[in-house]
Amino acid sequence: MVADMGGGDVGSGDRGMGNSAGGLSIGRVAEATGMSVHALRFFEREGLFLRPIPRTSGGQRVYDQADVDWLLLCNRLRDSGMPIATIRRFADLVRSGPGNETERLALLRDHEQAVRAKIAELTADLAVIQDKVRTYERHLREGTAVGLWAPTPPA
Amino acid sequence: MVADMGGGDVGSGDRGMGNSAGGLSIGRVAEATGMSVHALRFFEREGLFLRPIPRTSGGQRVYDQADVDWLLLCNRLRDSGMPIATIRRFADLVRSGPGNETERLALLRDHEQAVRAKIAELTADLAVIQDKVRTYERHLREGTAVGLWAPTPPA
DNA sequence: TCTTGACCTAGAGTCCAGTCTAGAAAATAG
DNA sequence: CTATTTTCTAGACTGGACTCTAGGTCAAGA
Repeated sequence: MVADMGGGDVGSGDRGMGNSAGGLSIGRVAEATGMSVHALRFFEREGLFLRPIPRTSGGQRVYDQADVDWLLLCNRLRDSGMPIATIRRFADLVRSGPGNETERLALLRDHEQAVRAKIAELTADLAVIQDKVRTYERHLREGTAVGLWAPTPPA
Repeated sequence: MVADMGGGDVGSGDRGMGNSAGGLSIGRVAEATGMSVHALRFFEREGLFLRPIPRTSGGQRVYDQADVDWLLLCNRLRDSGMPIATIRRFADLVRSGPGNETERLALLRDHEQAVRAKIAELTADLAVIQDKVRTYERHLREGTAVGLWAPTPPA
């Protein structure tokens, strides 16, 4: 967990990024989110951030904690099967400010249903797999071959 | 555009596939499994069947119910996240006959654990998403903006 | 200062799991 | 028999989500 940013011993101006104002380099954000720096730049190209990520005078990206929080939410959405295109639509809605909360809610509710459905499907798949596992266990215990796939299964 | 077919019409035994011996055309198997005929040919190229699929004298594939059953299991494995390469390893084990049941069991157990882990992850993701949904619902009910992503989130 | 190591861009490449195409032959319905 | 539908092959193509490359620039420690 690399997330503390508490008592700030401020240097001076904002040169560099190991500072107190919440400025995080791309590498630190990668660590904090588990994403690769490549993936972070890809995310930006795809318009998935809620704001244009600011740069240092030298052109390097400076993130803050809100960016990290957003990325952590994005990871939840992505890991649970939301396509990048949909995350982008959500980001677009958030970016365009208040007034479209109903749309954002609808999008999230749709995804919630999709996740519930996926869990249900996996649970059904799991039952089938467990059944196979139990069949093999019984076979190995008892030396029978009933219910196993044979090279040339009995008609 | 029917070209003449010369004299190559050698008499052969099994015409057609709507017969009694359980012979199924690729189209019927596609229907029965929910896969496309393209996917079925792809599956075969990838060596995922338990046997070489036999052909009619005219070169068309003839499946049987055991093939369909195997495909239905494959679909469970695939849908639950098993990569094609792993399904192929499993098929290879089954094809090479008795004696490797321990390996097959290990493969299935590993996948069982993977599916359990995925369900756990999705359940955690779902909690986060539900939380967001509830936040938006409250916002829309009460007209507050607490906890919502703003275009420029408060530092 | 010098030297690493982190970072920059644009764009090409990778992997997975199919999907689609073209042109031809086979099966089936009328 | 004819027309329509299905199937055949090899191989090119797709889409999603990154990942990596090349050729630099920037930042920080000894």
